[in-house]
Amino acid sequence: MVRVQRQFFEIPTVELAEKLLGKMFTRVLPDGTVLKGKIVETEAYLGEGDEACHAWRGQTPRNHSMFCKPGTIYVYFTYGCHYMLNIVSEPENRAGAVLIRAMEPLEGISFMQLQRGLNTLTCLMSGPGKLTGAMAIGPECNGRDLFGSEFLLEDAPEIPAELIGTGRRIGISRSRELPWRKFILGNPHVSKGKPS
DNA sequence: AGCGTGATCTTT
DNA sequence: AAGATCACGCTG
Repeated sequence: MVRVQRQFFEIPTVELAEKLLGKMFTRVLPDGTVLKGKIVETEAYLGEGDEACHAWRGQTPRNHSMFCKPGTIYVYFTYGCHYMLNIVSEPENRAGAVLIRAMEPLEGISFMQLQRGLNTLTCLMSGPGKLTGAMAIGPECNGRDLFGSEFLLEDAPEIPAELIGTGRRIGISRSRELPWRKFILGNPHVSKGKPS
């Protein structure tokens, strides 16, 4: 098992969105339960020039962790019912993050099914709100990073460019023309949302 | 295709 | 203080 180091995140955000595909994200619960999934879909959000990004107009209490060191976790609440998981990019004091939109479940599947109230596999983490539900990720995770004992990102071979799909981001109204959504072509766990 | 549900941010 | 806006998921 090779653990991804902080240096890995010190690349431009859109590039990071591609490089995160195929990597394995793990959360270890306080009771030792291991929840693990392969990242199959991401979106890049940049502070400057990207009106869809929470931080496009500067720092606020909510988006604070987006300005922290690369590899920090940014979690926020939306639509009155969902938490979103992001991994911070860009140097400290500059905003940027990659939204993790979908994963393929690898470990802790029965726990995830219990969390989600489902028996299937392909609907377990095929959306940004679904995967935080499956992994029991909430506001307490905001501001943590991937280098402690609670989270880790495990390295995996880079996905070849011809297997990566690109498109517009889902569910936003501003800066919608930017092709900053990245996903693994043909993977059944990619979300079914349509670009706006 | 519609709506729940609540924090956040902008405008008055 | 009020209102609009949301990086969504589920039902029908």
